[in-house]
Amino acid sequence: MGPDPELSKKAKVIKRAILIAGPTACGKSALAMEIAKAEDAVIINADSMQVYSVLRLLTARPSGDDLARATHYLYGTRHPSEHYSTGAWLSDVEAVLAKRELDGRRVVFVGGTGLYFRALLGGLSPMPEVPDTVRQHWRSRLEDEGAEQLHSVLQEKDPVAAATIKSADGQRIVRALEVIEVSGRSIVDWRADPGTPLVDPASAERFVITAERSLLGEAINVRFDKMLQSGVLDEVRALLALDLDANLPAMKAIGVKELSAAISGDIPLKNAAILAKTATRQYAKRQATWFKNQCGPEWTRIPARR
RNA sequence: GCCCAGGUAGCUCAGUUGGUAGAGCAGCGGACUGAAAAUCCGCGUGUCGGUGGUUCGAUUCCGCCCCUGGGCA
Repeated sequence: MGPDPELSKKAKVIKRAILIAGPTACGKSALAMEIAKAEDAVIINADSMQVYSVLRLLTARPSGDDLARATHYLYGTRHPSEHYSTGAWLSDVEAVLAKRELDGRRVVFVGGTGLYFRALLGGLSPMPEVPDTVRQHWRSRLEDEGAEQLHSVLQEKDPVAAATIKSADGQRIVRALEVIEVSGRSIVDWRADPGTPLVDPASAERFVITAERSLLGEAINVRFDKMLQSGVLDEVRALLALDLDANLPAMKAIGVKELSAAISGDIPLKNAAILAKTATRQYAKRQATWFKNQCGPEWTRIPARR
């Protein structure tokens, strides 16, 4: 689950890391490849969905060619049946950074998950381990009783946290409930402790790729059509064959729901494609909002090429 | 050519017993500490097809015209 707090304290902090963030389909990976070649750097994935195996095409993971041309880490390394998380990713990063083969080489982090970059730079406070049983308990209660009801439960157990979370935000309510149950301490208090950065903020070079929305939308459409031509449907069939819980993160990858509906014949493929493209555009908007407002002036904005 | 049903937001539609209109979706903006491709919040002026008439007042009633479906010829 979460990273071992003891381990984190001993972790080495990487100097002169290069961070590349940006919305989906903006050309991040290509830029990372260029830099990796020029600097003989290694690339580490900072995208929450590209970590999963099976979904290579759907998550636009680097191709086999790209993987061969530069050293990549944390792409496709987790099975979709796993309940991955930001904390787990941070532990994985820590393990990668400890590898001897990285000595003396610069590290490039690329991805679209803003929270992962925040965590890298020390924005993820240490938190208690939450056993699966506890997690499942609250999640199923969320499904059965709804967010409003659980919010009033949280109101009783942890009024401070309840005040900071909207009563409809089931996911955050459940998280706060887990933490207070397991530790007897409010998640708000846990957050008061700063996290440990894995990347030295002072020497890190940070880049955000920006792109006009209309152009990004066009790139998204084109890319999705290419995915279809390359056989994403088979990929989604393979995922469905695993018969996983629909609540697993990998099952929430954009396109899984839409293409599944097409595969089962509920909607025409044409419509599924439109829905998936729309969902991707909405996702790109959320990413853009994060990068625009959560990334301060330490981040250099670079307009997308093409 | 005749008959019927429609023409209202980008789309699908609701509605106004006459006082110039509102939902869903899309779109736009925002939040974000172990599910983050997640989760959540906020934002609705549009010649109510056109034109004449009735009326203090028409998107609403009436006439004519245009357009789209369907039916009959």
